[in-house]
Amino acid sequence: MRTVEKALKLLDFFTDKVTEIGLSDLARLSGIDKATVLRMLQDMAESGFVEQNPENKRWRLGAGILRLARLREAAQPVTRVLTPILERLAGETGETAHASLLSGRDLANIGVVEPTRANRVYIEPGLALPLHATASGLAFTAFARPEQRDRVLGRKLPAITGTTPVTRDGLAEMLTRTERRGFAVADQTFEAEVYGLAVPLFGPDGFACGALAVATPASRVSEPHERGILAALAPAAAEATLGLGGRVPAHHRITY
Amino acid sequence: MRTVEKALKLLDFFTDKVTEIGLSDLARLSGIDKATVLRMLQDMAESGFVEQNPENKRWRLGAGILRLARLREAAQPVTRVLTPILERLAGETGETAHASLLSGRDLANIGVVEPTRANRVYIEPGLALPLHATASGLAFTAFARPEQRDRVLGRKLPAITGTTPVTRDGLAEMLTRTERRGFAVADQTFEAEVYGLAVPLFGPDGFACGALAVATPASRVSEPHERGILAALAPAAAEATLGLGGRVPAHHRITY
DNA sequence: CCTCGTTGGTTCATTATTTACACCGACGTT
DNA sequence: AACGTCGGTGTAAATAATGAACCAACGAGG
Repeated sequence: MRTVEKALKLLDFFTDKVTEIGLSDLARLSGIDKATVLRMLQDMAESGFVEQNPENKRWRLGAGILRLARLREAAQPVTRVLTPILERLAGETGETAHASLLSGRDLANIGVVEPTRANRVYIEPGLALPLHATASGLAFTAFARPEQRDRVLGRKLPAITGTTPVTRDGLAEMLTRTERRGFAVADQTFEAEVYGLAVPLFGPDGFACGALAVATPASRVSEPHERGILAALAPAAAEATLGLGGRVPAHHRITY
Repeated sequence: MRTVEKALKLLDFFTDKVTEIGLSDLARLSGIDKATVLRMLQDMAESGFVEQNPENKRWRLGAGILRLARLREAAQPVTRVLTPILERLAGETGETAHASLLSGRDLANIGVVEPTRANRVYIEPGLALPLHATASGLAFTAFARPEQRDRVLGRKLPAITGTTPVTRDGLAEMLTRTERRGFAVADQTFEAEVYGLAVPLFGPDGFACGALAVATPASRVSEPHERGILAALAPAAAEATLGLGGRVPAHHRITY
């Protein structure tokens, strides 16, 4: 395995719950030798990707990440563009709205806005969304560059819930349906009780670069509710694509 | 050299001006072989740290950084805490206010707010501030853990402008003065025409973890102006330290 | 007070990974 | 048509990563 890749994978063990990890724990979690993990952490600390809590010696994500994020945001202000759109979307639909962009082999959740109602879907900040098991992933993949789509179809498709597509054909079928109607549906394919609707965000080349999605408790799903969500989602995605400097391809139509 | 470190150093060639870099350029800039750079970039792309523009094959910072930044922000909401403080500070002083945290061997600029007046200091988003050559760096180092301070004193001190401290003794002298009066001054030590005033931000252990600073055009410096800036800076830093979950040590006093 | 099981961290010989050179086809200019 | 660039590939050589054993320090339990 490549060392750089392994080192960066260590960062994936930090979640919104687990914000600090000790050396031994991280070695156990990753299956890599303690000495190796330590050296990787020290290397990454040099660049500010991680830092060590001097009190308990445990490691956490570093401030250098914020620096790079600001740099990227200065080059391409996605958060600034997407946040107001997500807020309106959450307000109009009364459901949790989130946006994600391709990041490595998954979609990276880069913005969430929750509605005010009590019964709502919670989505971890910074969650990685698998391409085959989420509405966002399907919406993205169906409209991504052909190479990307083929790559996803060629992967192992782990079952996350009972309804996650696990065969190549099953996924292909879902993708063509998504392509036809212009949006994606995920009925508890990633998390039980959660129903997702998503539409692609397009890059300058007319291929998908991410997705805009609304997640609702499965118990609240109904045709009128779904229609209402799509009615809000469609213009929001068009605006977001435009704001990101992308271009919606001519053939893209959202039809329920 | 460690591979991981070299790979991550590649990211430092991206600035707010240079947002995309081609393979050959990056190899030249870093002095690393083209083939090696390519493999490192591909490894980092796997985790979403960089991504390749499919149109021109050039590389840029990836969306995975935003994901990690959100994760860190969820664990410790520094940006949310600091932004309103910076805004007030910029408003009160009429000068550019910025905050930075330790990231690897430098301070990482993680927030800037500019005043409305025309003649103001511009600070690049995501800039890395050298510890020995900026007001923020001095304020941080003077109140950092002793090991940290010694490490900085033991470094090579590159001259960035004519007034940058370059000898161990010169820097030590500046640090003791900073420690005595509670704030740091940098008269064009990093950039010509820019005068900086900075105070430390403290972590939970009572040692500095970053700095809060105001930068003003050198032409506008005067004693009353400086006193005014410090009068705004002191309470702002106290509030910021508190907001970040830190603790101001008892002995810290700001005395002009 | 001692043992036991942790922890974070260090060492060093072995080896597997990274490295750099030469090379490739494609594109743009001259 | 020749040249210079580009991004990317394959190879053999060598460097850098690896992991087992080992430390000292700490805390819990008896």
